[in-house]
Order: sequence, then structure tokens, then C-alpha cells
Amino acid sequence: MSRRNAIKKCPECAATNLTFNKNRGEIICNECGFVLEDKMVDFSQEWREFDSDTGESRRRTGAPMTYTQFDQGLGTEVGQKGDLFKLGGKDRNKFFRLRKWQYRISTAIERNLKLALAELKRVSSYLKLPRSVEEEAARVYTLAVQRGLVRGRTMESVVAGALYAACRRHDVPRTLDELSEASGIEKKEIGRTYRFVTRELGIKILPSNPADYIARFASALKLSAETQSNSVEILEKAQKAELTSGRGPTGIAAAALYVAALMHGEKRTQREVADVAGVTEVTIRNRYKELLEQLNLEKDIKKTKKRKK
DNA sequence: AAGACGAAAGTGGTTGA
DNA sequence: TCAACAACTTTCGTCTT
Repeated sequence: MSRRNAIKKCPECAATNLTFNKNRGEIICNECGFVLEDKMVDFSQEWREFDSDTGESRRRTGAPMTYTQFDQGLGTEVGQKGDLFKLGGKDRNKFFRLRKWQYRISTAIERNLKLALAELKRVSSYLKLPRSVEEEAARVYTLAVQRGLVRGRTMESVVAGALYAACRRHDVPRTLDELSEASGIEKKEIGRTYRFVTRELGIKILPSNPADYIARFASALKLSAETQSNSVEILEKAQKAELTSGRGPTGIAAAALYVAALMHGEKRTQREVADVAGVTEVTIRNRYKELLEQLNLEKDIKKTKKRKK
């Protein structure tokens, strides 16, 4: 079988000391900060049944319950094949009535869920989100459907909103832009349904930490590991100086990264940084200016400039 | 010529009366 | 429900490298 311990090398610098962050589904090179794998392999138990013989013995209490199946894998149907013929005429009528009701109640919701979860999986795999996030999003969506929160909104937008919420909860933030690109739903709309659904379901979400974005942004910009860790330090200082509250976390992360890149002589244009972070140059400039003023970083930058000559 | 900078006006969301 | 407000964006002109 496949060897999980096969040694991986960083494609950028061929280093082998890699950090695997399971929750986030990222493998990060300790040397150069390159993010190897943005996706999560599912390490949980595999529940396949190989054939009916081994199937019975491997099975414990049935398939694992999961929200990514439309009925959590626990569907019940009134009357399966055999039962019907055990019943007399009177009971048989009752039976048909029951089944009809059950059918009516469940089909509307189930049909919707089936479609929605297919969409959810599509978007989630496009974004290479870890399995745990997908589960969470499916759970959120299921709750939303049960509370009738989808009414008046498109299914897709609620799916996107649920995914966004799930990402935030698992500290593996994707920007609204990324969600928008993956789902084809407008940014505004996702934000709206996201807020609505989390409010209605009472889901508490902490403001996301700018540092959570650093690894992905740095990797996209091909910045070194030192630059990356340095930008995290800058972020910490910025948080102490109260520069972060009320500001968009992506803007702050982008600015910290921009400054760190300058200090390490790995200059990136504001536009490049702005693009991967999904903010404008103006925002970076503003945050950048604040960082310089509050943290006295000017000297560090000048030093590296001279050193380069 | 490209990038950095800053001013001004516009957008969408939050808050507080 | 409305107005004030903060953060962020868009656009555009000017300066710097």
C-alpha cells in the first residue's frame, strides 16, 4: 500500500524539513516558506465495504454519520419492500397515507440538500478546503435549510456563505474574493448571506487573525521563510499597538508582508501584494504608512537598501 | 515607463438616536 | 427608519526611481 512516510521535498528549495499543519491542510517548507499542499487528505478511517462478506464484519454501526450526505447517511423510509405484504387492507391504507406524507415532507428538503451538497463539494474542492471545513459547512447549510433560511436566497449563495463561515471557524480563512471566484456568486451576496445565516443560527465567529493569511499570501508571492516569519512578528507588534482592530485583516496582513519583503530585499510591488491579498494598493499604502509611523521601521528598510548596493 | 504616493469622491455596512 | 460614520475602493493626477 502507499507509504505515508515517503519523504517529501520542497519543490522550491529541495529542503526536507516540512511542517504539516493538519487543521489547515497545508504543508509548509521551513526553509523557504513555500506552501506545498493546500489540500487535505482525509486521514480518517476508511469505511468502504469490499464485498458483502467482509462488509458485514467490518461494519460496526453502519456508515459514519456525515453531514455531507443529504440525510446524514441515516435515512429512513416508511415501509421497505417486505413489510407491505404483511399488512391487511385497513392497515395498508394507513401505510400508504403515511408513506405519502413522509415522502412529501422529506423530498422538498432532501432534494434541495442533495443539490446543495453537490455544489458545496464542488466549491470546496475547487478551493482545496480541508475535509473538516467541508463537514462544518454542510452542517451549517443543513441547519439553515431546516430553519427555512434559504427562502428568498439562492441555494448557491447560502452554500457559499456556509463555506465562508466554516472557513472562518476553522481558522483557515479564504477571502470573500476567493469564495466568489469559486462559487460564481457576487462578493456582496456571499457576505450578506454569511452574516444573515450566522446571525440567525447564533454562530459566533471571532474576527479572523491576519496571521492566518500570511502563509498563503507569502507562498503566492514566493517570499522566503524569513520574510514570512518576520511579517508575523510585525503583525504581533501591530496588534499590540492597536493598529489592527476595526481594520480588514487581509489589508493588514498584506501590508505586513509588503514591509517584511522590503526589509529582506525581496521587493514586491504594491500591486502584486494587493492582488494576492484581494485588496487595493491604496489600502496597503494606508496600513503600510501606519506601520512605519507606529513601529519605527524606517531605519530597518533603509539599512537593507544600502546593503543591496 | 512603471511604481509609489495622496487626494477626492463613491460604496456598503454598522451604529445609535 | 434615518443619518452619521468608519473602512475600503475607484479614479486620477503628481512625484520618484
